[in-house]
Amino acid sequence: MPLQEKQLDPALLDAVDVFGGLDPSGKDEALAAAHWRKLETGERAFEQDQEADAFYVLSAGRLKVTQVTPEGQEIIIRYIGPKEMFGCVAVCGGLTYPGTATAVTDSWALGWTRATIGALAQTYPGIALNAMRTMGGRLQDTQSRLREMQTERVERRIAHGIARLVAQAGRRVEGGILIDFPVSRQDIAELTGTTLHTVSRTLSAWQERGVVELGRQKLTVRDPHALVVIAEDLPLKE
Amino acid sequence: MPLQEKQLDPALLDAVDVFGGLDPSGKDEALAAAHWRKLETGERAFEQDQEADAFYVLSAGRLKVTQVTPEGQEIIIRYIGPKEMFGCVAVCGGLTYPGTATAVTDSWALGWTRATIGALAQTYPGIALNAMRTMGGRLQDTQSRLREMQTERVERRIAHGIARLVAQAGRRVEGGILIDFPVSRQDIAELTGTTLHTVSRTLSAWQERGVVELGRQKLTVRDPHALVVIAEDLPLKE
DNA sequence: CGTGTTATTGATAGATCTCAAAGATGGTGG
DNA sequence: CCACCATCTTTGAGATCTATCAATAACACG
Repeated sequence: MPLQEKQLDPALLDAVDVFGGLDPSGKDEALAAAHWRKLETGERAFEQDQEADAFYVLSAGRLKVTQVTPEGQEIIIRYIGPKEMFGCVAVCGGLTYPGTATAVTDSWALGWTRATIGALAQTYPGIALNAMRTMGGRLQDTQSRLREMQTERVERRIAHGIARLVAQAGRRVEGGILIDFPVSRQDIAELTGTTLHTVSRTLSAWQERGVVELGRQKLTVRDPHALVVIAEDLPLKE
Repeated sequence: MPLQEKQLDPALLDAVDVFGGLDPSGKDEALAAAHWRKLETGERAFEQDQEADAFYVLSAGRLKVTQVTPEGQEIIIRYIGPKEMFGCVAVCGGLTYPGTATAVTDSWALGWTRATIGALAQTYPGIALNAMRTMGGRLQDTQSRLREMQTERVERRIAHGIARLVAQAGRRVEGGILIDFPVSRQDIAELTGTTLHTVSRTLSAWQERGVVELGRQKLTVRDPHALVVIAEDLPLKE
């Protein structure tokens, strides 16, 4: 059972931002206080409006954090990759989760109850500072997306969205960069504020031009430079 | 000179979230380390991409935090009111300010250099926790706006934007609630992701229906309930 | 009273959504 | 191994919202 092995691995928290700068004994203490959660593809770590009782760090796999509107429309707030924290609300005063976290591939996460992580943060103030740093980064990221939504046309937004996916989860393959988890056209639409129809049309046009290669829930960027040109709306060279 | 009087006021930081839970001596220490800045209407506390060297709490007045795109379009990230912190980047690892803070009415702010506030946060860990709480709230707020931008039509977004202004800076006046600082149609457009033309048309239609009363850089909500109905897209009663 | 800013309003064009239908794709069970 | 089914994707046509272009009007300030 991989659970046992993982629990014994002392280096598990090493590259995790939230625990950065923590001395080894602190890391051991944190690990000892954590519990493991396995999340099968499609399974949810927590749901929107549910009581925020735990804070997590993803160990392996990938999740998406989504919000649904009262009308039932869904949007993707962000994707979470290995070593990233999620469910931060449990740490910073919120009572309920503002979104739903769903595994998009089989995943493993380390979890701490609200009380546990609170106590840890009390003992090791660095944790709070690190968490704040991460939240600052996310706030800026969200503000950038807001700015894009307000000022850019759909095609540019899609380009920006995919560029972000590439940066976060791109894997070099022969002849391009593959997004390393299943993404549907619908997902991209929910990420960029459009419809799957428009995404499909746009991507097809790009494929025509050799910018990307498409598959079912699969996307390979063949020409990253062209993507940047679209995202930044640079003039084609005359 | 009001500066002197203000500096002596021991209750200045009392209702300020960032310093919540701090013992009186800590507050004195914080106050002693702060410097005052007066900001005339239109003056900027800091500018986008400038080195993030200070952290502020607004004492009186109101600011707007904006971002400009490479193309020169401006959007309003948020308005800051009394007792709110701004320039938080200086505290959480960022090197440059992601936006510009401009006074929309004559304002007074308390400032701390990056080093000073860092030292304070070291001594009083509660400060970091409070700052994190506030940032969590702002992150959620920004995510809500992102969701609105992605899922709602212009009229609803304007309604939501104005509802937010009312909540943040509404002042009861006879026959309605007045936004307590000058807002132009352009401002509302930059806040809701549309053009001043569309804002003007929409507000004029609302005025026709008695929902709002308009003036030059002035807006009074006559019928807050109707505004909610528009914002939530509730059906009109049949 | 001029002047610059802010706001209103009309006409038009274009991007994008909506509606609709058919075409792939991959997994599952017989 | 093949047929079937659910899901995902593509593509077309039309409707609609909203930006854009353009001009005028109202207002505040010196």
